Amino acid sequence: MRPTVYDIAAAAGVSLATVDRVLNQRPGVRLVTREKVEAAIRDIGYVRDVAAANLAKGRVYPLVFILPTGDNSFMHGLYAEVRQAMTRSAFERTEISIVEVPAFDTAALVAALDALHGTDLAGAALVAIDAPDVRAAVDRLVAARLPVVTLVSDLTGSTRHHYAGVDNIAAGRTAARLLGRFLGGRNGDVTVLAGSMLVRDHRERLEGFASVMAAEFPQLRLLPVLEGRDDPEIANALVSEALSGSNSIIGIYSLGAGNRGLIRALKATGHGRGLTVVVHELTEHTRAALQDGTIDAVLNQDAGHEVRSAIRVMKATADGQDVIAGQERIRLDIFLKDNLP
Amino acid sequence: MRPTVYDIAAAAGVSLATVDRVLNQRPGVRLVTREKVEAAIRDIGYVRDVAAANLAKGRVYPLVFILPTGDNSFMHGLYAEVRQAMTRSAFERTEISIVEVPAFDTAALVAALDALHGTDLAGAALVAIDAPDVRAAVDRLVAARLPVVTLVSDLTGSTRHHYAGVDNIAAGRTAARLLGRFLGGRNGDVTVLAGSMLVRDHRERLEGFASVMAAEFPQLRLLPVLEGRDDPEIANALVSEALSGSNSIIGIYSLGAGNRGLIRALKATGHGRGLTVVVHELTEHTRAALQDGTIDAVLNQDAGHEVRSAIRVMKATADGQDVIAGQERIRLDIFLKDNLP
DNA sequence: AAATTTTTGATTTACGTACATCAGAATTAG
DNA sequence: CTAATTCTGATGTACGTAAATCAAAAATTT
Repeated sequence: MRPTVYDIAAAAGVSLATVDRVLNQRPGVRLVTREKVEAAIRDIGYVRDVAAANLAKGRVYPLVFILPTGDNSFMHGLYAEVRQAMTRSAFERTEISIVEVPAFDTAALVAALDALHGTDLAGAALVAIDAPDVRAAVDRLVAARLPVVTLVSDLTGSTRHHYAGVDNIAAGRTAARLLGRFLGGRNGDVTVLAGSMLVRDHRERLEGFASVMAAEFPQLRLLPVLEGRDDPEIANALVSEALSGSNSIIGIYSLGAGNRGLIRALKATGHGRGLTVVVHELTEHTRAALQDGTIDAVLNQDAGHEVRSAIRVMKATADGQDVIAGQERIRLDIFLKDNLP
Repeated sequence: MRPTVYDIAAAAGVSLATVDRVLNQRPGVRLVTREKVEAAIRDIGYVRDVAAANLAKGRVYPLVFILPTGDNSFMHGLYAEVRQAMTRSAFERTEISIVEVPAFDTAALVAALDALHGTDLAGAALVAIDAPDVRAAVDRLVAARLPVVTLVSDLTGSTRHHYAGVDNIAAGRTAARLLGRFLGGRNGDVTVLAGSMLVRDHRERLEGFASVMAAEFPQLRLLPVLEGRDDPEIANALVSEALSGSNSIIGIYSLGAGNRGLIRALKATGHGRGLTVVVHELTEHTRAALQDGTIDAVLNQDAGHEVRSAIRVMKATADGQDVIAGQERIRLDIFLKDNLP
């Protein structure tokens, strides 16, 4: 049988009330007594029954997700996963709410973060924009003892407790190697389609991509980055223009969202040119394009894992517990047409 | 506030005892009364508080993992992950034990499975050998109402409740495409190193690999499979012999374990030949070889995820609950030197 | 040594569910 | 219509922890 608080009391030769005071860090215990109890806890190997404790406390975890609006499939997927998590609230003792802010809007994000002060939250998750104001707002929340998790896009240099997303530099490097190896030594140009250089994840992907390209595939020339603002229409226009303007493009790396537009452009203009294409985010559109050979590889982060991980981390942080590190590492999925889920 | 059993009783106009009889499927309730209670449960949206229920029941989950012995890093990793899970037993109300059986030994596995009858288990997980006897033994356990999960290697056609492992046909297909594309149109021979054609996962990987090779890379010729029994020494000998006997080998796919031996052979014999190599299972050896360029890609299944998933599924099955499907899908990890964890 | 403060003990209630018991009500069989 | 049977209600205890109260003991101050 697992030891209980009663066993601690017996082992330490004190009363239950004293054990409780030590366990829950309540005042009114002499140092020597506290140490006696702590020794007993270690000796008998007591671990608090979290389920019973939560039951007694009537604990619930009010959590908030701050998400950008946006007409791309990845964000739709992210919303869907958060809503999925809401349906599990009853089981998980969570109370999840979503706050929407306009995409790429630093001021709105800061305002949303500041509005959280004073509410009785157990944690906040946000898709960060990499700006000093946002960093300051996050730091204020952390200072106010609120567990904060960044989602998808990180905010390094801030005091956020955790980042639930992939290593984007590694993602960019991986894309470069896939593209470089798939092109098998051919000479030519490679073009990169990004969303916005404002968000850290896109900047990091580009950085990783460019560095491996330069170091290992010198026969490939990197063209200036196209910024499509994660918008299918803009992406379509930019890629169409680039492809009709040059015959030397042999590879494309799309590191943001809005791939619907890219795919449309590829089918219209890129047909039969033997382009090798690597994109991010598995959606119904990229999946179809992978299957029909329009694109060659999809790098993906599993939004469901990210959301569930963020929730686990916020709850654990709120309780001062630690998490299974390996379980919370968000992996970069690489999909070829053969291993689609 | 969440509705409780008291709320059901009030809403249905019956006593707590009757609600309890309905909820726990105890006898002694008229059909009309039962339906009244069930309607009330639906109406007020009651969901049982599993934590409280488990507390009241004093529920623990005795689980057993049946694992093959074997001197390869993957199995070592699997053992380590199960032992890791044991350290979390106190939190997760599990009581995990490990049963070791000799690798590739059908009779021993069947004996181990049969020995589980009569014990009070909440679930069993096994690395299956694909044989009729094993299938029958698993079916007997399932018939005896024991949740059974296959781990790493599946047992299709059996009544096992769940498979915690990757899609090995897809893994083989993916390996073929990586190898084929990385070889960039070159002509030559490709050799396959397997563990044993007795285990289903190896057979399936080969099947997937061969089919994509034949369909999409006709310029590559598949040599007869080398069976290394997942043993580093045997693998080393086989690969060394193959490489010294032929100059036309340009690609190698190692779909089993024992890659230490393969890597040794590559460094000794394959040096400077420009071989492209894809292997399975990320271990310290394959990681180092990936980093120094001896091999080009590693396909991996995360043993930690598999073990944790198996535990979640066994617990849920024991309670008659359902699981989050997306969370239990074990993904095929593809590692290049750029995205190593 | 008395008065005061701090520390500790004993006890109770609560969380939401499970499970057992026994008495009383309703239903069915004879 | 009575007896036997089947349902239902009322009640209490338990699980392991949290949290509160009040009394008693110990330590500290005056």
